[in-house]
Amino acid sequence: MARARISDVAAAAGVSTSTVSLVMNGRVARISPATQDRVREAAASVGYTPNSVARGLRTQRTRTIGLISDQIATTPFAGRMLAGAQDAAREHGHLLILVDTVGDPDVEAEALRALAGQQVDGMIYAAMWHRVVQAPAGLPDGTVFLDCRPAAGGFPAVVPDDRAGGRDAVRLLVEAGHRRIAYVDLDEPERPVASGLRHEGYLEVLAEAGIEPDPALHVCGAESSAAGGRAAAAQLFDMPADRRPTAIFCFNDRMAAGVYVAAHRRGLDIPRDLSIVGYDDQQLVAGELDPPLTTIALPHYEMGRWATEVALGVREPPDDGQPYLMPCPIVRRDSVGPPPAAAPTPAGGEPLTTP
Amino acid sequence: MARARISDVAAAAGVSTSTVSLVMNGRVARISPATQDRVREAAASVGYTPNSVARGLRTQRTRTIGLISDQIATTPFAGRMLAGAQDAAREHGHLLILVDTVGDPDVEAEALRALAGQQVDGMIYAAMWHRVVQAPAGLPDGTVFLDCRPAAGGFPAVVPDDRAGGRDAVRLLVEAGHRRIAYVDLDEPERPVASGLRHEGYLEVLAEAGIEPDPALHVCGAESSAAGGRAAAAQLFDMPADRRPTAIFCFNDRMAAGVYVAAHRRGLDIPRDLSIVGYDDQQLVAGELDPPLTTIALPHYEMGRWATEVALGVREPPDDGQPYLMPCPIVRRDSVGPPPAAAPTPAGGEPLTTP
DNA sequence: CACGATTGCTCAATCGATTGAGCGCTCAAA
DNA sequence: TTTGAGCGCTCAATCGATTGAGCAATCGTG
Repeated sequence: MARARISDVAAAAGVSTSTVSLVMNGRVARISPATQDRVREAAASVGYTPNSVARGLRTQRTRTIGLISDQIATTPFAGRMLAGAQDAAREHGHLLILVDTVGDPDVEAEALRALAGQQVDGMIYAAMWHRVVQAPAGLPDGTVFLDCRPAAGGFPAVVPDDRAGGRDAVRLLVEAGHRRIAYVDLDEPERPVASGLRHEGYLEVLAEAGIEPDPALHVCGAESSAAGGRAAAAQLFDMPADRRPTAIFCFNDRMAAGVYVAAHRRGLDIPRDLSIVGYDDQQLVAGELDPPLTTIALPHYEMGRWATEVALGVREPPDDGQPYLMPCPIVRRDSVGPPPAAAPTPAGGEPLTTP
Repeated sequence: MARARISDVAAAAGVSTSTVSLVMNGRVARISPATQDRVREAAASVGYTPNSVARGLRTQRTRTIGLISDQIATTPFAGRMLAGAQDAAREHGHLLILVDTVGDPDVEAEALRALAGQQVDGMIYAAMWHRVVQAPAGLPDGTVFLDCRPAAGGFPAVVPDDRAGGRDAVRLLVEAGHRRIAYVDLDEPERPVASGLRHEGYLEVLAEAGIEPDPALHVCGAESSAAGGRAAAAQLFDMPADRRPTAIFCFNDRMAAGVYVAAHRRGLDIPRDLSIVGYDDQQLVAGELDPPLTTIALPHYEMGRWATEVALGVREPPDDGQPYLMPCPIVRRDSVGPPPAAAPTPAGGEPLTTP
């Protein structure tokens, strides 16, 4: 049984296709109520669904938006981003067309042409982690950059507010009373923009609190993994007791997991002896640690929504041309406490406890 | 600058649009080489990309396939599944339209109509974990079920071969010399089909090896998490030494992570004192454990490809109407070793070591 | 009652491609 | 020279909807 066309509905209702079209699209100002009812009944009885392809050809609007990204599969955050984009698209009656370029520029160019050929109403160019990208040639005007910013500007973009997130993370620790706060980072060549921004936030809060930043407390792991975090933490724990941090802010949850391991090996209890804050709120890591990790969440779902809404024109991007900075929520769990009551000052150091 | 149409190319090449169409589609049997060249040059010079919407209307084939699923975001496997589907679609010149129904039947019905309206060439109905689903009304014939099977049959489907995976996992342990092998499962009400199948595989291999299954070695955690696994493992470790397992097969990697924790708390070394095999190959869990977990991988990428290829008609589903069982690869890491040399037989038990 | 305005609906062009039928030409065979 | 076949290309219909223009009937007004 072939799908019903508008002409089938028209025949069933005894009117022209024009009338059916007008009724189906709610342009009923000049259609009598009786006719409207007949059309609607006819449509229902033949099971009519408008053919979007034909409509798209005529109206030049397809109610689809294209999302092109380099790696859909790699990160657990990708799904949340897609979910946000998809939800927003659906709420506005649009469909999401997804293309993964596997990071290959040829595939990317091909995808761009395919999406243009599909007459998508909007385009989103997504990365799966916050970075600066070179906008490919042929990107339509108004393409929204998601979790990345175009090197040359000129496009709306949304990225996590990593700097504010870094501030929040460190503020959590300062407010708990910590003064010696380390930052566990990634080694230079690998270091992503997110890390630089989080580190800036870290420095800002230290400055606010009147704490002199100690370069020795900025340590790096070779890779973004538990192993990387463990190695970096080991450096910290090897420091003389009076210089050792009482709290550690980690670039991400995976590295924080490594810090946990290192701490346990030294017999340090979290949060009694050491407070830790992570970043990303990576469920399988942060939630499964013991004690559960306090962290800063990456707002992927919200960013996905934002990008779609801007692509559809139902939301305005910042008018200064800068990327929109999506706030990163604080996720309080159990890895932050006050610093150890007796500060570790074994060899003639001045006690850190305030009067 | 508006997009070039076929008529622009025709004008530039001095031919009719028919000729351009024939050349662009490679139906050049009756077109002179000289004309072909002129057309191709003209197309390149005006930057012509065929309008898929118009073509779709005419040919009734849109080169898109719809993927409708209940939860895109929830599992880390979803991305791999989408990646597989998307890669296969791209290789065959198709685009993937993605819809997440959020598990809502109304949204699902609406999505089905929207995709039908888009004239998708194929449809995939995906779940994010292996289960039996009720096929919604209005699903087009030939819809492929991905990671789920329709309760009533009648559609091609692909699911992981959990039974074979269970066999492989347990065989790994039997071949290492273990005879007392536990299965850490989920509690009844939560237990998914995957677990039942993996347990069947477990029993089959025990039978093959002539090992009498001990019901006491089939223990359950309340939830699919490290906490659930830890609780279940604790039961096992509380058993008298001569009945205690020397190896544990876990329903999934997360529960295996809990078994690790329980083992460490009892001072058991993995794999010296206890061998463990997981399931899922969940990178963030299996790869980060110490030692890295030997496990059975879920073939989500491959299943995504399979579903797309069947939906596009480039691959045939099994002709017996049963779901295709996708093999689950064995991922050997470091959590399996021989059983402890001196079997734990403290109180008059018979030594298990063979002559 | 005549005339214009309003109401309720239809006509036909249009979006941009594809494709079966067909046209005019050349060439070979009869 | 006529006929037929083959070649190279074009004509025009078509896919299924939307939409500006327009037509016939009715209504209100002077």
